[in-house]
Amino acid sequence: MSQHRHPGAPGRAGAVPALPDLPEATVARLPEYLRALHNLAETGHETVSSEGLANAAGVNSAKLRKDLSHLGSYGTRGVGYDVGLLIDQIEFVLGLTQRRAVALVGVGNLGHALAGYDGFASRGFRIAALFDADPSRVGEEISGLTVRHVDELPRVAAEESISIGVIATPASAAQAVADQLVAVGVTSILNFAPCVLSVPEGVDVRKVDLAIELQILSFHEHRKASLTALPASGGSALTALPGGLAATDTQEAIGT
Amino acid sequence: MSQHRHPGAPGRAGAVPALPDLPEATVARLPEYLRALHNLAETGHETVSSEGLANAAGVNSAKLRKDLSHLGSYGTRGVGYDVGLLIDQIEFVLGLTQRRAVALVGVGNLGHALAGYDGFASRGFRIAALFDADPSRVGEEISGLTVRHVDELPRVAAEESISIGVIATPASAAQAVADQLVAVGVTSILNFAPCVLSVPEGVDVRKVDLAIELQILSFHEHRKASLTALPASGGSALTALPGGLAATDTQEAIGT
DNA sequence: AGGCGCTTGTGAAGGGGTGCACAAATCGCG
DNA sequence: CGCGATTTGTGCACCCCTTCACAAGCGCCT
Ligand SMILES: NC(=O)c1ccc[n+]([C@@H]2O[C@H](COP(=O)([O-])OP(=O)(O)OC[C@H]3O[C@@H](n4cnc5c(N)ncnc54)[C@H](O)[C@@H]3O)[C@@H](O)[C@H]2O)c1
Ligand SMILES: NC(=O)c1ccc[n+]([C@@H]2O[C@H](COP(=O)([O-])OP(=O)(O)OC[C@H]3O[C@@H](n4cnc5c(N)ncnc54)[C@H](O)[C@@H]3O)[C@@H](O)[C@H]2O)c1
Repeated sequence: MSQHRHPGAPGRAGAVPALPDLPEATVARLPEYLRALHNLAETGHETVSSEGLANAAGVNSAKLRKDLSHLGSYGTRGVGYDVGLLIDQIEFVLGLTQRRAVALVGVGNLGHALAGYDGFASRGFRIAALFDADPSRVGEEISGLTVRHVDELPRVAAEESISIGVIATPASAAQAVADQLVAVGVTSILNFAPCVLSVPEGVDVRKVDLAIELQILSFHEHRKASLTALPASGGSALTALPGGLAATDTQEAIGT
Repeated sequence: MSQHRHPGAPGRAGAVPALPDLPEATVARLPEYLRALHNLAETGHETVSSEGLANAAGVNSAKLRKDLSHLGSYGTRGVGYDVGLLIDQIEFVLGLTQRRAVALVGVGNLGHALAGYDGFASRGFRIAALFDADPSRVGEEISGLTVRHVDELPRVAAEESISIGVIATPASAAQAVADQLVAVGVTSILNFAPCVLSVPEGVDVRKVDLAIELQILSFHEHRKASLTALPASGGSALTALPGGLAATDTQEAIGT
């Protein structure tokens, strides 16, 4: 309302950046808002209503307002949110005002795709180094970066200030790689290997497991199929689908 | 939870599967349990306690027991769970007793990695077809599959019974591809493009956005840094770091 | 056979997230 | 200058999920 705290001057003057530890669910949605906001900015929008932004981000508008209110947001009643200001706010809260350096370990099948992904740079990150353990891969150049041996990680980590480590090695090597990353001071890890990593407290790990996503979809697919197959027996609580309108879509019958 | 269904193996004809609609959080963890169980089975374990399995899956043991109880699980008090039986149960609930056919649309940078990923096959899926819109890509052979033009989707979908569609195209094309998938009867979509998809009710969409994961990590990184920077005592619990390199993060001071 | 230790399954309490509904605030306009 | 239209920010009720704690059940050992 009255006190405008600009992201450009987070540091000084007694006033703490006031990082209120946001609800985790909110944090997970902020990047989505940010992406939608960038789209809006590119298409010339100066302000946006919570309804409009919520729509663009695929969420409920009340949820969006509550999320933004958590970070002491600055909307104008009767008008909406200033797109540019909101972008700055969210980028500041997410710690994106500095371009974070990412180290990618494991330049195989998936690692190659990641290394060449331009979505990194455009969303606030910079791939600072590529590592692999396979000597035949060391020295290869990908998107202007040279693959180094993983043993060089300590030295490189000292040069570049690695903020986040990405693991794209086989699961059998993931824990060892995570240990190495932690050893050089990395406190945030994104893990693509399908395994559980054990890390000391203070280190954040997020996991991306493609097969898990597919299996979750498989469950719903299975459930949908069994619903259409059921002749409305017992009538327990399974008919709890929204609206009661029973899926006007085409359903593939799964052979049984 | 008085209705004890028979451990009736998935294959059993007759008994109606009567899928209990599990809590969504439980569904999301079942694949993790399944992976851990497969690991245990491979290492010769016949039974496992909730504590052991929870440990292997990286969750709380009470949570795991409640999850398993939801699917009318069959453990033996004083002993634990039969690994093989539990695998069958979970695979059945997840709808993995049939190998689901996956269609991958967009065989670019990321699509190539996905097409060559053997984690699909080993976790219950089969890539049935690859599609792209780029004529120069059509015809290319990847891992034994030939890339077809996306216009052939209807025909191929009729032949193979596509269960899940994976979108790995640029964001600008994702909505159109989703529409095409829905049009041919696909009701489950995994989307790698950074955008919100709009689909009719009854269609499930899951999204994997790498940048979002990194930005969430960035937030926590930012928060950790601001905590260590604060003179307010409190004694941070971050001292678990080995290298003593206590996140000497440069405080950003970038003006817009 | 009986007791004992171990493990499951679950009731209950507590916390967090979601969405509704509305008061407060702001702008444009007559 | 005030009024109505519009939109934000939030109190509140509800629901889901997590976690603790413990009784019930099971096998083994004596
Ligand atoms: N390819 C995909 O589409 C995909 C999708 C989801 C998950 N994954 C997972 O991502 C990981 C990588 O998959 P991939 O297909 O790229 O496998 P890959 O075998 O092609 O690549 C793995 C790379 O890691 C390197 N490596 C092995 N041990 C290492 C170590 N100790 N230190 C550094 N590098 C090491 C190997 O030399 C290799 O280059 C796997 O865990 C896989 O399950 C892959
Ligand atoms: N490369 C990565 O590591 C990575 C990581 C995360 C997310 N993503 C996202 O995944 C998507 C693909 O990334 P990429 O790096 O593979 O891009 P890419 O440009 O290399 O590949 C995109 C492919 O999609 C094809 N395509 C375009 N329009 C199509 C249409 N209408 N129908 C069918 N095919 C079409 C193109 O011909 C191309 O082959 C992008 O949305 C990207 O943001 C990529």
